[in-house]
Amino acid sequence: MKIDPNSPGDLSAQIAAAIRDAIIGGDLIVDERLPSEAELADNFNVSRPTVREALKRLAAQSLIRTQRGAFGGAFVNRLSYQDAYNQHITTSTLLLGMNGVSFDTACEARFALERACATLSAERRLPDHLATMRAEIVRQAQPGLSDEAFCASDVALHRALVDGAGNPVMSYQLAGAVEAMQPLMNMITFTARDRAEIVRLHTSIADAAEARDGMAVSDALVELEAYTKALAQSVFAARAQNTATGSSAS
Amino acid sequence: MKIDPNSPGDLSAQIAAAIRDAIIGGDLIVDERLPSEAELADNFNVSRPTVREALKRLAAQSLIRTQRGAFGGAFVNRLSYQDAYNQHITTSTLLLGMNGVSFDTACEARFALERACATLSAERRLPDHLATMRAEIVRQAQPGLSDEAFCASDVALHRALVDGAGNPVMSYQLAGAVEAMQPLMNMITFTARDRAEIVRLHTSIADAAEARDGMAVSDALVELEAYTKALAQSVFAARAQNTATGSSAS
DNA sequence: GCCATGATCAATGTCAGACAATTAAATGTC
DNA sequence: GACATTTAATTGTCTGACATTGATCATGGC
Repeated sequence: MKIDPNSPGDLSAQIAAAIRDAIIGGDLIVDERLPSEAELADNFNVSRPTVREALKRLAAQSLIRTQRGAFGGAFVNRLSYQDAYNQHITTSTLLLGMNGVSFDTACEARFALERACATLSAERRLPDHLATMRAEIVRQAQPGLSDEAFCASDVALHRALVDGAGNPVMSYQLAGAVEAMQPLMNMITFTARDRAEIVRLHTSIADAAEARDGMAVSDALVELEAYTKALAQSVFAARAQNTATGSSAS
Repeated sequence: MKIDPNSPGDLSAQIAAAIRDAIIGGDLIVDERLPSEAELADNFNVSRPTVREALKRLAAQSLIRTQRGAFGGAFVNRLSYQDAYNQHITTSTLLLGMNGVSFDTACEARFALERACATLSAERRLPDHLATMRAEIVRQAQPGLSDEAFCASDVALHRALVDGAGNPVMSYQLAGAVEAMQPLMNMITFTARDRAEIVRLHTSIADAAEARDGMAVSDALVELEAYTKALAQSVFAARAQNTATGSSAS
């Protein structure tokens, strides 16, 4: 792990890769302390700032944490679910936002994956999950709610559904699909009629979850997917119309 | 975006967060050039090494790329699917490897999500995807194959199935579930009999995909999930037995 | 004897200035 | 006009220093 030739990329990138491989490969175990920056600099034959840049790269991926003071240093980090969530959501949001992914593609993936949780969630959901869904539905029915708040509540409801499956790995994976949709959903302005329909479908989902009827949850999700896609299409069509009109007028 | 109080964490972390928010919030668009390190240092009233640490954090998340030379600098990166894949896989692998996630939990999540692709993949898979599956099945039937190679081939087959859905967002999301299982699968030593059974189930999947029968793909995945879980359980039980015997003998 | 207080020290966090390496553009030359 | 050279801007790296933090340990008072 101490090797470090001078051929390809930046030194700090090479060092970061070497340490990352050691962590992933199990050579460095959780909570183990890395050598001090000075020692690493010596081992790799580079300066301390270079080592520091490498460590910051790893810290950015939550692979290590650093602690100041005597007997401080860099420690291999136990990746918490929360850290993993956040990274996954950040990456997914960027991927959807910057790569010209069509709304339909993202939507299809999101609902397909969410339906994968439907059966399990209907089976295992706790009273808490159901209560959260009901509460969010009530919130969504409030008249004065902003579009952003409506979308945030939408995400919270679906998260409760996913968490209901009682499988944290699945919750983690779904976070990227469900939460990363929020910016795309925010682009849609919801009329009162749209909201009523969405609330109706959400209620179907909650009812089905309460009845522990996985198929009904799945069916409601299919309906919601279709409605969401149709809604987005009409909004985008209207927007394109406006843009065209605006440009022709100028 | 230029604000930077001295209250909470490290300066480099704050600066990285500020720039990251600017990117995610759309204030910095793809391929836009950030100010030079010297300018950033000046704007944030910090030294250049501190700015560099912040930039390296962002580079580690593929949010920016840097280019040397005149008119080089840091540019907002368009997150490629490949970069997103890799990050997702790294994070997922660590999450599964370091958090005491039970094999059953990971397995359940993985197959539940994969079944979400089954219908779409059966519908849309191209000849290429089918050919890849068939080729991997042939490889898996070779007698001399190492366990690692067998698992890698297993992953390749499932990736082909997932990619067959023709939805890159879904492929990205599934990458974390499917590929991150590989280290866990590697912990299982496959007997010749196990391999034959797995190959049989893989063949069922490929046959169903060829017939464009989504339900059959899904059913085969259910069977494969059950078999994988049983296999893991027996392997872990045998290992526990050995450990107990070994410790009592010492 | 025990606890509180301060000293110590090792480590990270930050700074300043310098030089090397690289690369695109501007300039010069044929 | 095409090609070689210079130039300037920028990142990559190094050196050395100081500030800050926080656990440990010695000191002193009770």
